[in-house]
Amino acid sequence: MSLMECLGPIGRGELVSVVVGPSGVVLARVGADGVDVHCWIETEDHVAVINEVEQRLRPRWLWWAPLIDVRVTMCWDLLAVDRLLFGGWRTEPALAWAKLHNLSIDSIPSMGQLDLLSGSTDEGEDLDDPVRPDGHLRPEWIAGRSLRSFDHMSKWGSIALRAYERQLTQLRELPDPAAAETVARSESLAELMCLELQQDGLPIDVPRLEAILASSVGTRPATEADVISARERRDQVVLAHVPAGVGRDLRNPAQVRSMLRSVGIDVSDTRAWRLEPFRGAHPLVDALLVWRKAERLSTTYGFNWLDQHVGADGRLRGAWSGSDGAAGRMTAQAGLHNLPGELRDAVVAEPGLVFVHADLGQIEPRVLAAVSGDAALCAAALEDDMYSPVAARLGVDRATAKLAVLGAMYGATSGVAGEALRGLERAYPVAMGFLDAADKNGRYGIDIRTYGGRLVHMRPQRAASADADERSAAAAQGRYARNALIQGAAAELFKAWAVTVRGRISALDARIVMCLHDELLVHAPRQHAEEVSLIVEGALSEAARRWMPTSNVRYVAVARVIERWSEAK
DNA sequence: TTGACCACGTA
DNA sequence: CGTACGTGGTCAAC
Repeated sequence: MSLMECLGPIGRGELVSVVVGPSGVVLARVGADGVDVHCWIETEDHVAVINEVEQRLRPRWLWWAPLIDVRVTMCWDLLAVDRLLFGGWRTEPALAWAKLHNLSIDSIPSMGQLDLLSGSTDEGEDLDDPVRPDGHLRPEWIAGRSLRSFDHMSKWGSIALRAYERQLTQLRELPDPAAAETVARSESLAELMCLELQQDGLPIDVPRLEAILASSVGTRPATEADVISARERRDQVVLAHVPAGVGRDLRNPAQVRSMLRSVGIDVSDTRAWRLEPFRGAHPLVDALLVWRKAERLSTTYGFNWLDQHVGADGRLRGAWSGSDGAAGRMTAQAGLHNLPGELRDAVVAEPGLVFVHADLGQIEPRVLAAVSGDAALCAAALEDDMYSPVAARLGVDRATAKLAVLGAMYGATSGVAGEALRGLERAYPVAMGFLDAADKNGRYGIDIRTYGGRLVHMRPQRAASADADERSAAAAQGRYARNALIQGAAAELFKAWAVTVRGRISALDARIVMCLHDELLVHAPRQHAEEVSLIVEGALSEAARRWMPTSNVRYVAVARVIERWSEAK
């Protein structure tokens, strides 16, 4: 029987659980009669099998974590959805399964434990069942050691189907089930996109990068001795301004502080923004600040970093995570997300290709309008620049209006915002009430969920206290909660946008090579630049409609065709 | 070796 | 008294 015959008639988007074992692939789905259908394919090239099924049936692929090298348009990532449902970042199949079945986390078995207890447990136990009598998944199944036969692979495929059903049930119990399911799907695809970002890397003009580094930290050192002498030379420029008798270690903040004190500058810490006003006071300050910049470049983004993370093919690669941290933003390692602006000049499209760049304009206030459902703020969000109508409404200038809105979202208590903040309360009571409710939850240590259902854990707080430290800790948790709902919802919308773009540009041989919170960089063949631009802009309203069908908030992204990242903005 | 803190880059 | 993240430095505690 052929694979397609075995799978039978399935609708586009129907769930197909995929298990890859040493001798082939098993695909499993729930049949019309509710009984699982399993298809066994003996192959050494599971990627080819999956791609063929993708071509012909376009299912929603179900897996615990994305498979490498497959190009699919829909998936359900059990671990990504686990992070959505239960919050946090660290997870694994055993944990996800336990949480879905209300099993105690502490009773999760480990491989070691298995050996220890083997004498007493194999009696009456069916090791061919991936689920233990106590309900937990067997560790050796999770590790893949039990996938040697098609029969076992089928059982494992069915386990994923059961986990999916549980997750769906729990998502549908959330306040906004439709939003949660939509977000679960885009978060799943985002995990796959992360794998692709990691594999593809960011195109770098290596000679240009080396030139930028050299202009700041000197030419590439040939030996370890060169490294040391160059370092000492850089240090000496600063130390020339330091009187004898005080500490001379520029990398030790305490000693730097005493150096500054020795020339009559007393500061509580030595951060750049604090030293900035003293630039004119003594030449040491300027020398130190220049040194800091070069030191940062040479330590974090120096030649070592280049050699370690930029491949022979001129691609900068780092690990990506689809929903790290509190609110579910994407993160990336190898400095991809905090590349200094000056180095972005070396991020250059390859010959025959260009970058299509776009970012989400004023995404946070727009998302606030959407998730709070404040009609007046939603109306303001119809404008290209939503701070203008807000300013008019409050009777203040645009800059003040912007500060007030941002201050409300981030929980700022000081600064210009005072009077304007009270204006906001009157003009946009629903949005402000939404933020205030989040703030209260944070203060009391009550866990919250983003619009799309992501659980954000709060640190438990003690009851109202007069202690200054505890009160400020509670206030910090309030700000954290406020921000998490906005940042988290914005991250959901961003990912929905990104994966929509991903799906629609692949036919044009274009790839997303950078995601930066509200910013998208697509590497595209030059002849498709215009079409990709239209897709990038069009995908935003499409994604926003899917994310929140009832909202009339306008989201803004203008795509620009550029050669290097530094041309953005 | 590990974790705290500082410092600083990005959004 | 705005939030988040990753990175690399020093230091103190192990």
